[in-house]
Amino acid sequence: MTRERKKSEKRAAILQSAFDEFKNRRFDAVKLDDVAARAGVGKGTLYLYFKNKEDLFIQMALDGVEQMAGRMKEIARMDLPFCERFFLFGREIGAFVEKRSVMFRLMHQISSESIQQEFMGQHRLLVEVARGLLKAGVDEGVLRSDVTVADLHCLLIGPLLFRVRLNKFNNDQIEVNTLLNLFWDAAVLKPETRKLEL
Amino acid sequence: MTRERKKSEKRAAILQSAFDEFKNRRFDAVKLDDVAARAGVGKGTLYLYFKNKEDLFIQMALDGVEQMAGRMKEIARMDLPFCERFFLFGREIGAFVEKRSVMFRLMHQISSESIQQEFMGQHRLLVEVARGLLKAGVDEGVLRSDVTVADLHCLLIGPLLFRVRLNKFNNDQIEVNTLLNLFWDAAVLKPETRKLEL
Amino acid sequence: MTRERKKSEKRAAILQSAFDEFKNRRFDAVKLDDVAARAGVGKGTLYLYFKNKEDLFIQMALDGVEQMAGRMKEIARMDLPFCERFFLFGREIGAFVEKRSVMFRLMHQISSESIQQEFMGQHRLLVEVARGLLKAGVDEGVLRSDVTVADLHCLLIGPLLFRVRLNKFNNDQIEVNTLLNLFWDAAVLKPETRKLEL
Amino acid sequence: MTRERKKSEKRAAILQSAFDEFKNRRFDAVKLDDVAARAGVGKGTLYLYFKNKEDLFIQMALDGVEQMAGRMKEIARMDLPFCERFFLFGREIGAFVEKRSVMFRLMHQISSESIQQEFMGQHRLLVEVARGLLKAGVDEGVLRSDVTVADLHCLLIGPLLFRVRLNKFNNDQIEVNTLLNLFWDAAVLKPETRKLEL
DNA sequence: TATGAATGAGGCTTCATTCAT
DNA sequence: CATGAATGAAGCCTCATTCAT
Repeated sequence: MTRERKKSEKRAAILQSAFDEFKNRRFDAVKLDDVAARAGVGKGTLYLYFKNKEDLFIQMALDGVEQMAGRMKEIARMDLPFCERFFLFGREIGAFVEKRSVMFRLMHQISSESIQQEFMGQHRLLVEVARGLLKAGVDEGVLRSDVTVADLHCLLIGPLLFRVRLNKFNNDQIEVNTLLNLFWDAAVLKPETRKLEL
Repeated sequence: MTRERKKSEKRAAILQSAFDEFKNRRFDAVKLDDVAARAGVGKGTLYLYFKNKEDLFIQMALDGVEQMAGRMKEIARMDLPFCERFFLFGREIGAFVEKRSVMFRLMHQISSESIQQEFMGQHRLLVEVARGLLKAGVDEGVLRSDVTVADLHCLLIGPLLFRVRLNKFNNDQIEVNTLLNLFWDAAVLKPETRKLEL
Repeated sequence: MTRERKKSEKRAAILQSAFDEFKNRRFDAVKLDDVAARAGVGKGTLYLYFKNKEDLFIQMALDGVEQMAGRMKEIARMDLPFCERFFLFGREIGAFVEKRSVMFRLMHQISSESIQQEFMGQHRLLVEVARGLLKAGVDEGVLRSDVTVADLHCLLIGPLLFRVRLNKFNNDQIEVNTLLNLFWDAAVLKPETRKLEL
Repeated sequence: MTRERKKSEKRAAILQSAFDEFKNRRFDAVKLDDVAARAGVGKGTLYLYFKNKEDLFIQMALDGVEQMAGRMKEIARMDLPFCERFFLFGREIGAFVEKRSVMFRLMHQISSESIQQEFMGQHRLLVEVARGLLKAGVDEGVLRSDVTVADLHCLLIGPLLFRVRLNKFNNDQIEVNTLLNLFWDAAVLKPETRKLEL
């Protein structure tokens, strides 16, 4: 137990430190020496948990995606009016994207073909879940159906992603809720449904 | 003149080949050997036109941004109803973003602080121009004013950027025009103004 | 006693597995991980029996040399006509060399000076014994004395060693007995003494 | 010309320095840093001429083998009595083996399967040439035919190889000529043919 | 101006060795 | 005694950069 526990904790520590190092740096600007030092382990230890630098990078980038997808699925299945499910969902994903925007940047930066595939699989998972919710909105007659679900999805997630960048680099202070409301205005059939001041 | 001309052409060739190499690769995965070979010049020649790898990278990423900004400013200044200026503008920027999405990814990948600044300057330029147009829309009473211009901007550009990724990695076929229309629905005060079937 | 026994067996198991690993590999291509795994012990256990990798290597290479030397001395001392002693001896050494050709290859691959010495000591032991026999042959007037014992020794052992390589890499099928007979023809004074069909 | 010349010379310099480094050391005990330093070139330069450490090692080990084989073939074809061709040949090969005994040790130390093959090809070349000469001796009725050519070959080369080791590690002073004469006594049909005091 | 052979700093990775359990 | 997780020294190799031609 202690054994398993420690092992799992060490892995998490490495992932965290990798996250901190990769967050604002290029892949090649991150030194595994630093990752190890920050995690408080020896350099060689990294290789007990990860095949190599790229593997560590990927594991880090995908860390938490599945839990996230799970939580999002739960929300989508909740017994609530669509409007509420949507805003719950939106805030959840907005927060996730803020914390793990790395993942979205990194899709473009993978060399190995096979890993590329794994990566895209995870990404598609998230896309699927989000589109599932939107599809429900359409089916329930809340969201418009003159555009595709893909269009709506793009309109929803795009701003949430871009927001992170603007807030970071442009010192803007764009709120998730504002974006969700704007999306709602564009996507919903009967505007009066809208509400949700926060 | 021929001298100037040749020089300029060679620079352009290098930038193009750099673009092709960087497009789908990590910074460190691109070898200057390959860039030079693809451009049909010797490796040393790169250093006659660019200070170093990062410089080449930046020049490439920013290549065309100023022209783009210029063109966009012109559109914004045109003597046309806001609606038309908007859609012209939107399609222009949609195309630009499609071709040069690199630039947007790369903001995060610069080591040198000073270059970071230069980069952000250019980015801000584009942001400014776009927000200028949107501000005009608000001032002219076409766009809603209950959210900030920054919010509207994020809602406009975010999907255009995300679209590129989805079309590429998810094999979606999201249209710029659809996104513009959706934006319009969310942002405009009197929906009946909207039109533009294309 | 059981204690002693077990210990000795484990040591033997390690030596055997080391032998199998080193047999066809470079020193640096052998991983102690593999040696331990093959021997069915933990990696740390190796260090209970051997000082370090090089020590294990040496012990393995020299393993059995002394017994061999002993057996050879016995043969040399037997109360038999020289001819018979020689062929017994030759076949014995031919078999030994076939099994432990490693040892002979390895002389060249030792870093530590002190270990080098130990190694050479063992080698010299074998040389001595062989030359002892040949000296007896000369003294008894069976072998020629117009060349040195060292020359004869070289003529005897060289082919036995080279044979192993040819059989292995060249797929030859050279017999120890043939080589012994050839040596005999070259080395003996009165050819009619020679016989030994097998 | 100067270009080609320089390149070829540099390669030779590297091979020589590699030879000196590998001569008395284990593969893993040789540092490419040292090879480069000894050759008076930069570390990276090694990689302009050789794929990697093992490649350098092989090229070095095989360096000169083909010339040697060529020279030996010439001797074998000379218009001389077999006896003279034999001793010429023997002395040539004795000297070669003395200088390049590395090659023979190294057969056992190659990891890559493909390189192993190349290596064995070269070795077989030498074996072939030597056996060609011995075959001629048999055909001309000078050498005995009651043993195979492979046996004779093993009897000839084995001692020449072993001699190098004994002289080096045992401080013996075994002469090539003595060994050749001994071989001759064993292999020739009419002993009176033998002569060659030197 | 253009080249590409040469360089060497620097980082990933391996694996012998240690030591807490 | 036995283990194997952890370590970090050490070296191969890459590739941006330089510079003689």
